[in-house]
Amino acid sequence: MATIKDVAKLANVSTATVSRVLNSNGYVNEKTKERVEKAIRELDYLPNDVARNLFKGRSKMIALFVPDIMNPFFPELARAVEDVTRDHGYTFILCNTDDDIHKEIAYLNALQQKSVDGIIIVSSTITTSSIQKIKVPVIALDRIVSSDLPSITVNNRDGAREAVRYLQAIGCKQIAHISGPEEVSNTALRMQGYLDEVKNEHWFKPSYIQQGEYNPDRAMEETKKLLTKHPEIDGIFVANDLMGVGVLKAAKALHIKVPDDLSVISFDGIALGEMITPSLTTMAQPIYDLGARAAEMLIKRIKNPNQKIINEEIEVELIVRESTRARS
Amino acid sequence: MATIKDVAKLANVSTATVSRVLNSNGYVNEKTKERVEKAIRELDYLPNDVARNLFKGRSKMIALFVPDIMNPFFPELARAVEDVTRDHGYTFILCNTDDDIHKEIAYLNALQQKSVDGIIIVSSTITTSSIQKIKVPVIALDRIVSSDLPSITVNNRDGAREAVRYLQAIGCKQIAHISGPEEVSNTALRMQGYLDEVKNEHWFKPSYIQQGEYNPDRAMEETKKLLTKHPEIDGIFVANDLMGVGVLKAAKALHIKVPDDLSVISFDGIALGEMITPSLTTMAQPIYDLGARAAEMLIKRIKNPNQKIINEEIEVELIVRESTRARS
DNA sequence: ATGAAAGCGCTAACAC
DNA sequence: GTGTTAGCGCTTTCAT
Repeated sequence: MATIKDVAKLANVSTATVSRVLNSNGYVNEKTKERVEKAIRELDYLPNDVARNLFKGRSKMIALFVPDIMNPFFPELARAVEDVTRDHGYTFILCNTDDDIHKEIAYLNALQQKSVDGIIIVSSTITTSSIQKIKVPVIALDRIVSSDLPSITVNNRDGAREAVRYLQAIGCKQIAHISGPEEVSNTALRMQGYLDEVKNEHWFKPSYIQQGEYNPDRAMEETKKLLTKHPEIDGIFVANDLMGVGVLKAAKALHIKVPDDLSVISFDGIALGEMITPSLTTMAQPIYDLGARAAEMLIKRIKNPNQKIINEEIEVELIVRESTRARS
Repeated sequence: MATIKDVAKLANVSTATVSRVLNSNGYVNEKTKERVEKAIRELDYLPNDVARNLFKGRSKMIALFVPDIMNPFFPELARAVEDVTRDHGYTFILCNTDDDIHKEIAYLNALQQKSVDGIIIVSSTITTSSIQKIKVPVIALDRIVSSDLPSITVNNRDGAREAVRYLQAIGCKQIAHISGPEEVSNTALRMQGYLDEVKNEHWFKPSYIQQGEYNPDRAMEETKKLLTKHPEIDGIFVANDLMGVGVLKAAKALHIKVPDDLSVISFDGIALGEMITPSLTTMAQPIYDLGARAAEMLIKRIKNPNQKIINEEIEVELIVRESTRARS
């Protein structure tokens, strides 16, 4: 690996001059500039970023924390963040946290030691104090960590209300909810939205809510329990698409026809939802946009850390597919 | 951020001594060691990795190139690589290349400038020469780039043969193939395996092979063409699961019942395959293991670059699900 | 057992 | 316009 010294020697200039043409700042004669560029080409010289970063105290790297990249919601988010940050010259570090606070803290330390310039976090477990210890900009994505952390989310509660109203509009009379883990802010909000719409209905019973986890299997189990106990249910609002897959499976196992006997709507809008049969009606988040916005916001904060904290909410959109149908 | 100097001052020793206790090498008195450790704790000191790396010429970072993390095959691979490398103290960089040689080269340069310690590559476009320019260890994963690059793959050809033989065993008489892009080595091998089994059958016609791309939509189109032209087809071997989704959709659109009228088997074993209806019979790759093995191999090469080049092949496994059934 | 000092490769004052 | 030099934070000879 050639160094700046080699280039300087070959071009018969000082390293300062080479540095000047490298960063195109300061005056440098056109002739000598050409000599330096020639030397750079001949030596296949690339500046050593580690040395640069040591001097500058930054690294041109950003990191994304997700619970688990294998959850199909996250790859699109990750892709968006990578695209945007790469376009701005950043290198993209991916961290799977499993929503484990110890892993998160370990990552935070490791990244700080590497002078990472900023972090985007999808987390339900991390605490504000551990974030404040490191002094790089952090953005919360998809889930709210604390109101004094800038964030990008969707209007989960309103979206949930809209989903439930949609089921009502197509004629569902008894609407249940398969909820997500309660410690996750966004699914908690989705349950709130569900309750907003149904808690005063004469038919509503607390047992119309079954709590699941972010996987189809658990959702299937809970749905089986629900539908066995409450065969009158004709509509289900599910906390997310992945769980929606389990709800569909449960209905199939119980020989309940979707959408004929039961309408199912979920939340997220992941690609999986249109691949399965029946395809899932859903309140779709603009997933890529969420990631892209978070990345843009982060980069802005890296350039100017004294921006005011904003909690940006993006709209969800109803996508009607095969799992819902108007009842007669 | 406290530096090693601050620690040294507080502990009344030189920076050399602090460094010694940090790296636990060289002699250092038990008493002074305790003083230093106390100072470290009091200052919340964490060594600056950038400075360390500048000195050592390495970075404790590894990178993974994938075409697109949104393709559901890759998140599991990425997860495995991240898990294994993190356990060894490495930071994980993810690069989406879109199988674009220019992006790949840009990444290669950027990573080299950051002194990345090693790279795992899933690529159909990259050339050996561009890899050899950078002198860090590189492992090819999932697809063979060149025989002088260490690699981890599955036995695609044998797996494909086994898939076709399985269709024959359950009584399929005319078996077609929806193939992947021809420039991708592994799907080319799968087509070879298909041909190995059927090219001498009296019923075989070259038009039983339709070439698709790595997405359900294109596979659906191709399958519609195929089944319209050749209604006698009663078995299809599909190059991968994602395309298998499209094949199932095509069959549904044409009112062809799977598995009653048509058996479908694909390749990969991604989670999606068991979520859809009918669930996909497939030749499953041990995806996580592939990634983990590649990561282990890479780390070994980082520690000792003079290992002999091996091309490791891992076995695939038939998983029978709902999309295939014995014909009567 | 510990310290002084050089140097990893680069950038930015500061001179001239 | 260009060169000299200090220094980013760390590790490692080389002395003592």
